[in-house]
Amino acid sequence: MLVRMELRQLKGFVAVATSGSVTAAANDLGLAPASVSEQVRRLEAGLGVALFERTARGMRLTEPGTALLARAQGLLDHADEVRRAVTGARRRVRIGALEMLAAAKLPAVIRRLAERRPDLDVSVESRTRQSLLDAVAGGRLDAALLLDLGDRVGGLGFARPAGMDHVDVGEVRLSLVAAPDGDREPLLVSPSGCSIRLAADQLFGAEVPRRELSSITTAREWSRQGLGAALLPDFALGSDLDSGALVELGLDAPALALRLVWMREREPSLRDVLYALSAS
Amino acid sequence: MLVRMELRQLKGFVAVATSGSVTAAANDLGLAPASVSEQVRRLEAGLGVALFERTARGMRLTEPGTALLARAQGLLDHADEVRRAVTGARRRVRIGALEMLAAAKLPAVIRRLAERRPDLDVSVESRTRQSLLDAVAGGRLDAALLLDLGDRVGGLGFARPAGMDHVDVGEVRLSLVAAPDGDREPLLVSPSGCSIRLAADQLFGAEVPRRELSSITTAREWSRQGLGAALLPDFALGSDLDSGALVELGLDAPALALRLVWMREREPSLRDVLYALSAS
DNA sequence: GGGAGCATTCGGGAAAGCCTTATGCTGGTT
DNA sequence: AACCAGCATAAGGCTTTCCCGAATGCTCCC
Repeated sequence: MLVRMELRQLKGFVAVATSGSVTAAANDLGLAPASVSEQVRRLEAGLGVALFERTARGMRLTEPGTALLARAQGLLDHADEVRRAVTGARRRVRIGALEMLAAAKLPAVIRRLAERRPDLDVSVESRTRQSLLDAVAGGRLDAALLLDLGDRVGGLGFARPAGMDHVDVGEVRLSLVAAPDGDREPLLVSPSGCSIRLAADQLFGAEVPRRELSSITTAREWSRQGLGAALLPDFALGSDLDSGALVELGLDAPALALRLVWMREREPSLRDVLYALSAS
Repeated sequence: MLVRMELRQLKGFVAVATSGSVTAAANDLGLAPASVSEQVRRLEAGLGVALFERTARGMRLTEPGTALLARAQGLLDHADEVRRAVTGARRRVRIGALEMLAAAKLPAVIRRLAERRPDLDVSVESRTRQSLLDAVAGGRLDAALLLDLGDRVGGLGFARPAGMDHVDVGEVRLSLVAAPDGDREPLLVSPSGCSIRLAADQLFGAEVPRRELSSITTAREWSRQGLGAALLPDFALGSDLDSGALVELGLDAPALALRLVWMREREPSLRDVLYALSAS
């Protein structure tokens, strides 16, 4: 066989292709950029095909490169499945979650997964949404838990890589609240980019006067002190409604979806694992 | 990732596991035995598992080794499929056939394959049955064309490796013939091991007096000269019946199946290719 | 025009892959 | 009982691959 294509080289290729840069890929892999560059070069030589166009600003996939990317992760997953079958190693699923959700929502999801698939080791990390999406696209995470809206990933209004599948594993209710005798304006919002802020932007448009605060928690605190209204997720409300510290302003906001997303081309058995989380 | 498992090592492992010996595997791979031995050792170190028990007479698979063998060829096939998709290389299907069939029956089979799957390159070699079965089991051939009987591979009475699938792509009629005015005994048979001989053994048992000749062609020649009866396949009869050189002795022998066999665990797309040959 | 950010080249050291030859094992032969 | 055939593997040596840090060259942007 003239053709040489080794799994190690494919790992390097996938890292470069998904991160778009040799430097970033090298960081992910814990290698020097020169090493990754050479891996890619050897892979291209082995296949007899140019996988990237080199630009001064990074690497752009060629048409054969795109074809390889669509298949390489699946092959690596297959190899890993073989490895696990032979060594008896437990499968490790790496799940990331929005920092906002890690404390309040993630434990229940992980517990359900542990109950249904006790054969898995689950590892968890929390990050920002963009970092999560990048990590999922780059294969550094198997799936990510975030907040979203509608039938497609990104319905809440954020950009996401193509090729993602999702399943909704729960809901997060939103309430527009204010202190009982406090102001109903302005709308106290978290920084742009925050999921709740995206929801507020979709619900109220740009007309409503607003004040941007550093976090959801801060918005809640300000609203308790009567400085305005806040759109808060159920997990951030605590007992403020029961205690009367905050009252609901009667908005029938749509619930946000607690959504697990992953790359469609990953091995089918990953899909099974993740769907195990969906049916309640 | 601590674990190292490279495709090259898997190739070596498969070769050793299927041939049962490092030496034979090295021949197949075109490497020195020491190199293959080292490949296997490194693979075992990488997986952290013993794949073989070393005996003085060869290598015997351990339980994890068996698990790997069942999956490794599928992974290599997957890798090859990815390679083809990326390089645009045409798929090459290696088919072997019994020497007896190569001239008479193989061309029609190959022509049909070329018509139905013009995207394939087909390579052909002819060998003895045992050599064919070994090559198929060892992955050196994708499939083999041979003569058989009944619903299972080996129904004609030969030993075959486990895990083979098959599809019948045609029939070979058998006729018991003799010269019009020649002897009807003894039964002129080809050497043991020949498919026609196996069929004769099944049909007539051990009682019938027989004379063993060096080939089917010789048996036909002897029977034309009146020295006995012969069980001949349609493709070996030529025009002897039409010309009256031989007459049929009125035996309703079952037709042999022209049977394509391959290893079940090979990639599904191979199965599709081969099944393309079955429907007439 | 200078600098930031990028990929690549270069030189060298460590590891892997491969070879041939040598060694040790076991089971069958004479 | 000694020997030999066949096997896997160790030893030694060469070549290639892999990886590193440092240097180089490129382009875009300020």
